[in-house]
Amino acid sequence: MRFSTDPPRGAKSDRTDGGRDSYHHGNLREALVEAALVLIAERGPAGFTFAEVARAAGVSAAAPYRHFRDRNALIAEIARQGFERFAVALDRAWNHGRPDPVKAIENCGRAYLAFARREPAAYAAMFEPGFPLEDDANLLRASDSAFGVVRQAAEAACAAWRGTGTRPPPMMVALHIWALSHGIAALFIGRTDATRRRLPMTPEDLLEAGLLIYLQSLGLSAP
Amino acid sequence: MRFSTDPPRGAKSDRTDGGRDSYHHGNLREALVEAALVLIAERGPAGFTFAEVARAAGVSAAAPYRHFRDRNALIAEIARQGFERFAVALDRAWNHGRPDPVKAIENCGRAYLAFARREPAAYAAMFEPGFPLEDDANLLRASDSAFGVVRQAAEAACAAWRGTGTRPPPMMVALHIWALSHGIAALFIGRTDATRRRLPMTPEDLLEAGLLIYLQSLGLSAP
DNA sequence: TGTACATCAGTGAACGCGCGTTCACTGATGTAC
DNA sequence: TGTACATCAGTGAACGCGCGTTCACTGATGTAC
Repeated sequence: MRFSTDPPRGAKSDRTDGGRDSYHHGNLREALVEAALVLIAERGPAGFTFAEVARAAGVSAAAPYRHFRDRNALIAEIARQGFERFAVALDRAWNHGRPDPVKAIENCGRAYLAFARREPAAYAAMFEPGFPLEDDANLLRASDSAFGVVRQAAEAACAAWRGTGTRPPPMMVALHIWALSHGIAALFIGRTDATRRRLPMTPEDLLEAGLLIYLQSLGLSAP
Repeated sequence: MRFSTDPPRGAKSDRTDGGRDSYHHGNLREALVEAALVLIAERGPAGFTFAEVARAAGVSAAAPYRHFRDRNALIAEIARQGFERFAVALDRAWNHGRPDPVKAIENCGRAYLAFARREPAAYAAMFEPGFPLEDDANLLRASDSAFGVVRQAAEAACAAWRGTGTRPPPMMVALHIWALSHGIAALFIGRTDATRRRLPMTPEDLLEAGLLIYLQSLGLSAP
């Protein structure tokens, strides 16, 4: 097992993440990220303290300062990693637009919700961090690459457009897809169930139906 | 001026909210709500303490306990009031479906975003409270009445349906409208600008276009 | 292969601070008579 | 209209607690030679 994913300055000891028996942890940075993910999943992005994460990682309260300036930097890192995995998941679902753009967009939608389900903590850190995430260039890049998949999908779909009238602008289509997906995820999946109501269908089916109806209107899907 | 809006147990002194010069505040409950709204607007629903709200309202740290069990109860009250105003705003925009259902739904969409702009703090408390809001019956009722407007709008639109094939289920249409509106509001309005990107259009125009495209597909809007 | 050394990544003690919460209290208010 | 009184809605002192943050330190690691 290799440690220190970001700049790999060399391998340390060869121990598992848990049961530390050495003075050095070996992989504290990632251990803090994982401990924070657990805490976020339990109580939300605002539901824990920096000291608490250290405790959960089995380390003194001062140790995290070697890796993160403060609690916000930790959350930003969680969001960054989240966006990267998110981009990978979306891209895999997109699968180069196969079998066809509309079907591929549906798959993206499912992958979107699957991610929100599988990683509610990361999703929360990404979209409700509790402070502005803007100023982190790496994070912006990761977030851009996730959105890029959707934009790409919208472009491919618009390129296959066979309707009448004016061609739909791909950027707008991408934003609609993203917003509908996020809306459904935020309202009906995860901890923030402010409006958890009796749904007549699963969020997945709701999203698929919405995307189909929308794309059909653009002349992209069979009516 | 009358105080104590909820159960009006009788008029107290006749003083403005600010500059208190009496032992009793007279309207502390509402003053706490308003102070919290200011703090939420500045730092989000997680960005303040109970003691801080008391200080902002010019009152001792023990005073809020006369009105709210804890910080969460205060936020829940803010969310409740928010949903009530939200419902009123949506209903006004709906305007009994005039001039026609589709136009009225567009107006609802604009009112939705206008609320998120005008009351970002209340909106955040409603949709990102930071803890589960479920167990408050009054809050659920308020939230239901807001969603009820959208459901009503969707029903009216579906009743005016003139398409071919199967009639769209109103509940599903309502959920799509709500989700798209919330998605756009959450992503492109307010503090949580995790993905604030260069938009090619205003959130309002984005939502209107999305609703039109969607409703057109249902045979509800002119193509 | 061995050794000296620089560097790294932890420790744990210490600090001041503000929070949450309680408590007996007290000033103000409204009302019964 | 006055007065006594119950009730209400504040005060402010007190408490223990955990957090954030710093600091000199030290154990472990990797490497130059």
